[in-house]
Amino acid sequence: MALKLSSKGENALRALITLGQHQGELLTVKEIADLSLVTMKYMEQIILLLKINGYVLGKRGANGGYTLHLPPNQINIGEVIRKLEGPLAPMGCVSETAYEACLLEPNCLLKPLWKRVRDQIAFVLDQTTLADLLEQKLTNQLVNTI
Amino acid sequence: MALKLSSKGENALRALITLGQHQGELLTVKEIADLSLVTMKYMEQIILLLKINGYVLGKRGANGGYTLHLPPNQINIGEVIRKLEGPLAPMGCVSETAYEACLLEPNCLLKPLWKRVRDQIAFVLDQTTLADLLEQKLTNQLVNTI
DNA sequence: TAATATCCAACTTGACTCATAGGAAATCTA
DNA sequence: TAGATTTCCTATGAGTCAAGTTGGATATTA
Repeated sequence: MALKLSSKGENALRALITLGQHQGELLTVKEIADLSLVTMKYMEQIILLLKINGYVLGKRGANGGYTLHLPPNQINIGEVIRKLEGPLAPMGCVSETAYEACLLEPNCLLKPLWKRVRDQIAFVLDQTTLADLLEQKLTNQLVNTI
Repeated sequence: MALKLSSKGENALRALITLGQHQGELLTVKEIADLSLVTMKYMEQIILLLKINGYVLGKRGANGGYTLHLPPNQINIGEVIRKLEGPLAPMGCVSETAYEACLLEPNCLLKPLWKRVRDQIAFVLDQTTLADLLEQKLTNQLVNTI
């Protein structure tokens, strides 16, 4: 896949969705992992990243678990992916959050293309919150085509 | 980078651009490689892929080289990337050209999001031809935001 | 026939994803 | 207080893949 998203980002979003579907409850890593069909230990690592980045709260000990640290409408999907996987841009030269210079940039005929791709990806992901996913707001929404 | 494009795809497009800027001429791999700042041998592999996929023609021997096999307005960027790097979708479950089933698909709240991302990427790339890049049609075009 | 350049295949290297593993620290219940 | 539970933290390994290297065969030209 040319522009594949890794399983880390995908499973992080799955974990957030699961927690969002059980607000007010504490869910164990095992429960979250089972719903995403990944091992507990792997999901644990991912959830720890979510914790470090302020998206979830952990409670230790028996009857412990995880819960969302923010309301779903304040969890931005683009931001989550950037925090876990880095910039959304397909190339460093068009990244807004992690620009990288390129020797070919001055006369580059590709840059405008990558810029458009970046803008479209960022638009979709930055516009979406966890609440939108939980409410299935996107399902029947028309995709725009200029 | 979460959705990075590989250097293979990028350099393939650079090669096509260079050939498009010198239509009617035969350019050697060395000439093309130098303009993209990659080694000749690496660019050679990439150009061979372009040849296998019908985008360029090679002429062997002294004074040989490569030339475009199609007019630039018939070279679709989305198709080039798919041929060299695979489907444009960020996940197999939303690929139009290489769908992959997923056990979580039935109730998946992420799929509509990936679908939108795929559609936006595909729209930009499938709409663009090599001629558009050469004519710099994208440079000042407004990016749409629903 | 010598030089040039494509054509083709095999291999190496390094980075990164996807885990696996082990154990420390905190918390709850009996 | 003991034991079970669960988060927390770090290290390590396997596998994959992009990126680049290398060597040489084949065709063409002068």
